[in-house]
Amino acid sequence: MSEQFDCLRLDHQLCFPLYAAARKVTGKYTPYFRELGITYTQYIVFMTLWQQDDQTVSQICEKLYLDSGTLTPLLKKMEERGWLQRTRSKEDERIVRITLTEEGWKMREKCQGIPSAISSCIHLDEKDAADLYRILYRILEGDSNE
Amino acid sequence: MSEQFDCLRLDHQLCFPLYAAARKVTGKYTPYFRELGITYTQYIVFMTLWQQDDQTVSQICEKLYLDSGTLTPLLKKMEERGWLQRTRSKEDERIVRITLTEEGWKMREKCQGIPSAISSCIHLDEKDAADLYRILYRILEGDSNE
DNA sequence: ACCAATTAAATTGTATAAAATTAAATTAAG
DNA sequence: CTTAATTTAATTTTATACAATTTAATTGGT
Repeated sequence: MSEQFDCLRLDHQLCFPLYAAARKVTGKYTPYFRELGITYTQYIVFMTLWQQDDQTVSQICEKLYLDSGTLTPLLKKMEERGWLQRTRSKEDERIVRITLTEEGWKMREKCQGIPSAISSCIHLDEKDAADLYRILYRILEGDSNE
Repeated sequence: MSEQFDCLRLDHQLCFPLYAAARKVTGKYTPYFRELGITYTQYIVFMTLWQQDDQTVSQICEKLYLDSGTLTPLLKKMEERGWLQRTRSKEDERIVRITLTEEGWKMREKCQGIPSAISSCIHLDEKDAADLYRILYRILEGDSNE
C-alpha cells in the first residue's frame, strides 16, 4: 500500500547508516579517551595540531569542518587543561593562534596506540576500508557547484 | 621524522571522514527541515514510526541506535507539537508506547520529496552509493563478538 | 583620513548525544 | 509471599553542533 513512501524508509536511505555508523565508531574511542581525559572532538583538534602546530582558529575550523561556535569553547577548555595556548596575533588582532604546549605534545605518545586498537574492532577488510575512505572523501569534497 | 606517528594523521584514519561526512549529509537536510519545523533526529523518529506505528521507547532507541536520554526529551517535544502520543502501558507501567497522531501521518506527505532532493546533491554514482550502503551496514552490524 | 564592507572570533540560543544515576515496576528465586 | 535482581524510562551532567548575531579589527574605495 505504501509503494509511494518507500523512499521514506530508514533502510532505503544512505543518511541514516552514515549517521549511525559515525556515532558508533566515535563511540568506540570512549574507553581509550576516558583514561586520557579527552573527548573525540579534542582528539581531532590534537591531530590537526600534531600534524601542523601553530594554526589559527579558522584554519582548524576549516580542516575539521566545524565552526567557531563549537571550537571556541573547546579550545578554551583545552587551554585550561594546559594542552595548548591561545594567542591573539599582534599583526591582526582578530586572529587567535593556537599552539601546543609541551603537555600537548606529550599526549601524542599516549594516543599512539589508539588508531590500531579502533581499526581492530571495526572489522573491515582492506578493500572495504579503502572504498569507504575514497567514497567518504568524495562526499566531503563534492561541493564545487552547490 | 614522525614516521612513528603517521597513524595519528587525520587523513590516515577512517573515523574522521566518517564523522565529517555524516555531519555534512545531515546538514543538507536543514533547509528542507526548517520549513517543516523538524530536525534531523525528529525526521528519523518519524521514519521509524511511519514504517511501524505504535512502538515502545526502547524499540525506537534500538532501531535508531540512540538511548532514552536522547529520545525521551525529543519525544516529549514531538508530543507537544501534536505529532505523536506517549502512552504508558497498562500492563507494564515501565513501558511507554509511541503512536502517531493524524498530524504525524500528514508529515509523511510533506517529507516525501526530501530523499530524492538530498541524494541529488550528494553526487555519488550508483556503485559508490551501493558500496557505501553495504559497508556502513557492515560496520553497524559488526558486533557479534565485541 | 573616512566610512562601508569584510573578516575573525566570540557569544547566544536551541537541539542533540552519551554516560551515569535514579526511580518505578516487574520478575524470579527461595 | 518477599526480597533481590532486572528491566524500562526518566533524569542529570557534560560535551558537542550549528545557526544567527555581535564585536572588534582590517581593508578598500573615495
